[in-house]
Amino acid sequence: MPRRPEQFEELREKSREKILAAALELFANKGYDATSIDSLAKKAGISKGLIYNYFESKKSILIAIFDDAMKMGEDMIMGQMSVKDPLLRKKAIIELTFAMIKERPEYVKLLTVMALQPGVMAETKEFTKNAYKKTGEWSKVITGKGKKDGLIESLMIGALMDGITLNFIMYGKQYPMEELKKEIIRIYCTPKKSKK
Amino acid sequence: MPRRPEQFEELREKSREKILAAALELFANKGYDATSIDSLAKKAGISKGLIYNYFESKKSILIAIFDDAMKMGEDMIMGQMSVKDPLLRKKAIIELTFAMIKERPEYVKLLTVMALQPGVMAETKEFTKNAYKKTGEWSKVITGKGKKDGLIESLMIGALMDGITLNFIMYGKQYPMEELKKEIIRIYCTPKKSKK
Amino acid sequence: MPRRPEQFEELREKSREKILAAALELFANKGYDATSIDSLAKKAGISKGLIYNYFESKKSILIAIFDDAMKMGEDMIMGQMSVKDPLLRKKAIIELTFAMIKERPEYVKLLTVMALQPGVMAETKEFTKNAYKKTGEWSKVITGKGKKDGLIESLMIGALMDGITLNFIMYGKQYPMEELKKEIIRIYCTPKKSKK
Amino acid sequence: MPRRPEQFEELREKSREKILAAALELFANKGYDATSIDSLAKKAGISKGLIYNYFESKKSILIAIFDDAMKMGEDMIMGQMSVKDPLLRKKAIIELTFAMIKERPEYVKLLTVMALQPGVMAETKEFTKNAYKKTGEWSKVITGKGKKDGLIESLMIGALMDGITLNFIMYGKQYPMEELKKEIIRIYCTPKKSKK
DNA sequence: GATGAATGAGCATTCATTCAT
DNA sequence: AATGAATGAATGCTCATTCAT
Repeated sequence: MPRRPEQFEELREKSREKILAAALELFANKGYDATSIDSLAKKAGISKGLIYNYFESKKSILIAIFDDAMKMGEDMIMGQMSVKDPLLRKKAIIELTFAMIKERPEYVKLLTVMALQPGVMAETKEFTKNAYKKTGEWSKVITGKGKKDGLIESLMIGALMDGITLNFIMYGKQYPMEELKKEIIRIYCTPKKSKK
Repeated sequence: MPRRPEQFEELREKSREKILAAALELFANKGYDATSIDSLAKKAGISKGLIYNYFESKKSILIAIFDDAMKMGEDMIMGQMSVKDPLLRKKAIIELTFAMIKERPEYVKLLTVMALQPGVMAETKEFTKNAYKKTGEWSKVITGKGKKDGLIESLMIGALMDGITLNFIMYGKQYPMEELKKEIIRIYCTPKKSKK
Repeated sequence: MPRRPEQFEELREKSREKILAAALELFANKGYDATSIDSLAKKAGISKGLIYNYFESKKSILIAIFDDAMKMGEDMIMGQMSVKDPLLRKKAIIELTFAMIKERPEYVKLLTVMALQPGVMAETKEFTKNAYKKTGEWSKVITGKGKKDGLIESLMIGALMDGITLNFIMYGKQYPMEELKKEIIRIYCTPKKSKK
Repeated sequence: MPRRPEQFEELREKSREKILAAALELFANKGYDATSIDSLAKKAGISKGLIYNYFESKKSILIAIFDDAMKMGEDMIMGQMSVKDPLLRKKAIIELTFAMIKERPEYVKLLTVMALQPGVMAETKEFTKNAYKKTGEWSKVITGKGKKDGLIESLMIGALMDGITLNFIMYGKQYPMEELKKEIIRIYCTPKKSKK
C-alpha cells in the first residue's frame, strides 16, 4: 500500500531541508569548490544519490541557498517599510542588519564570497546584480531622497555594513559589533541640530 | 660560451614573474579552484612542467602572491610613517588605499576572497591573522591612541575601506570612488572645532 | 467485497503488458543501456517499484521480450507448415517475414541489435544460439532437403532477409521493400524449367 | 632538455594507436556502453587520464574508429575503380568485401551495431547517412546503370552482404563464407546468355 | 633550464535496486 | 498490489603533479 501524498511530501521536505542546511554550513565554511557531494551527503546524514532527487546539480544547491538568502533579506527590509519616520526606519534597518549578521553569519558569509567569485555564479550574475540594485534602491529610500547627498550617505552606510560583515566573519566574536552599531546609529540616525 | 650566473638569474626571475602575473590575473578573475595549471602555463607562455621549477605546488603560487600583496601593503603604509601630523597621516593613508584599490583591483580582490575562504588558505591562516592584526595596530596608530574611541574610529575606517573595496569590485567604474573618498576625508580628517 | 482471483490475474496481466510494451519501444529506439527504469516506468504509466513486482531485473525484461519475439516468429512459421507444396510454402514464409518486418519493426530491430551485442545477452547466448539453430533447421526444411544446395540456398535467403531488415531499419520507408520482395520471390519461388 | 618535437609526435602516435586498437576490440565485442574507460585504459596498457590527452570524450573515440573504418572501406572500393569491365569490377568488389569481413570482423561488427544504435551516434547520423548513400551510389555504379533493374540488383547485393556479415558475426567460422561467396559470384557475375 | 606525455586520486553524476508504508 | 524515497556502486572525466629526455 503506498504512502499517502502528504507523507511523501513530508519526507521530501525534511530531506530537502537537511541538504540545504548541510550545504549552507559547508559552502560557507569550506567554500563551494572545496565541498564535495560526498561530504555534503555525510553531513546531511543521507546518501549521495538522494541529493540528486532534490537538486539537479551541485550548483543548483548553491543557487537555492542564494535565493533563500535573498528572500530572507528582502523580507526583513520590507517588514520595516511601515515605519514612516525616515530616521527611525534607518535605525531599524541597521539594527536588523546587525542582527542578521550575528544570527546568520553563514548566510552573510556565503553571499559575500559568492558576490566576489565570478566563476561559480556565472549564470546567476543577474541575481547578484538585481540583488545589489535592490540594495541600492533600498539604501536611497532609507536615507531619504535620490539627491547626491542621499546617495553618498546610503553608499557609505552600505559599505560600512559590508565591511563590518567582512571583519566580523574574520575576527569572530572578538570584533566589537555592539560598539560599532551604537557608533553608526549615533552618526547616521541622530537628528541634526537645525541651524539657527 | 656559458652564460654568466647573472644571466641565469635574470631568466629565472623573468619566468617567475610571468607565472606570478598570470596567476594573479587568473586567480582573481576566475578563482583559485577554477584556474588549472594548464591554463596558467598557457597564459604565462611557458610549459606546465616549468612551473614546478619555480613553485612547489599550486597553492604555493597563491601564497607567494599573497605575500607579495602583503608586503606591498605594508610598504605603502610604512612609507607614510614619516608624516608626523596624525590627521595628515590618516589622510595620506586613506588616499593611498583608494589609489591601490583603483590601480590594483586584482590584488585587492584576491586578498578579500582569500580572507573569506578558509578552505584555500587553511595553513596560511596565520598569515591572514597576522596581516589583520597589523591592520589593527596600524589603524590604532593612525587615529592617535589606543583609547576606546581610537579603536572604534579605526575599526570604522577599516570597515569602510573594506566595504568600499567590495562594492568597487562588484560595481566597477560606476561606483563613485572619488566622492566617497572626499566624504571619508571630510568626516575623519577634518580638525574638530574645539568647544568654547 | 474482495476481488475474484481472475480479476487479480487480469490486473497483473495488464501491468505486465504495459511494461513489456513500453520496454519494447524504448529498448528498440533508444537502446537497452540508454533506457532507464525510471523512464520505462513513466512510459508504462506505473511506478518504478511496481516493475520489480513483475520482473526480477531490467535484464529479465529484455529476456521476456526476446522470448515473446521468438515465440511469435516460431508461431508464424509453424502456421505455414500445413502448406505442403515447398515452393508455395517458401513463398508464404517469405511474405510473412516481410510482413513482420513492416508491421513490427521494433521487434526485429531489437532482436538484431541483441544478436550483435554479446555484452547485453551474455547469459542468454544460448537462447540466441537455439533461435538461430532453429532458423537454420527451418530454412533447410523450407528449401527442401539437407543437401548442400539446399543449405546454401536457405542461407542465402536467410542472409537476404537479415540484410533487408537491416537496411529497412536504417532507411525506413524509402527502402523499396515491395520491389525487393517481388524480386526475391521471382528468384527463389519460381519453378525451374526442367532441362529438356 | 626537452624532447624534440618528432619524439613527442612519435609518443603521441603510439599512444593514440594503442587506445584505438583497444577500443575497437572492446567496443566491438562488449559493446560501447558496456566498455568502461577504466577497462579501456587497462586493455591499452595506459592510464585512464592519458586517454583524455588524445580524445575529448568516450564518444569521440567511437567516432574516430568509425571514421577510420569508413575511410578504409572507401579506399578499398576506390582501389577497384580502375577495373573497367563491369562484371569483373563487381566480382572484385564482392571478393574484397568478403575479405574485409573475414579479416576485420571487429570493424564490420562495430559499424553494423552502430548503424542500428540510434542513441550512441546521434550526431554522427550524418556520417552514417552519407556512408550509406555512398554505398548506394557505389552499388549502382557496380551493376551498371541507374535503371530500376540496376537499383534493385545493387540493393539485393548490398542486403546480401549485410546479411552475410550479420550471420558471420553470429556463427563465426562455421558459417560457410566461401561457398556463399562462390554462389553470389555465380549468380551476379556470370555473363547472361543472350537470348537466341 | 624546459618540455609535455603520463599518472591516478578525486569528483559530480547516474541508475538499478530495495524497502517502509 | 503500488508508491517513490533512499541507497551506493559504478562511470566518465579533471587536474595537480611527476619524470624521462
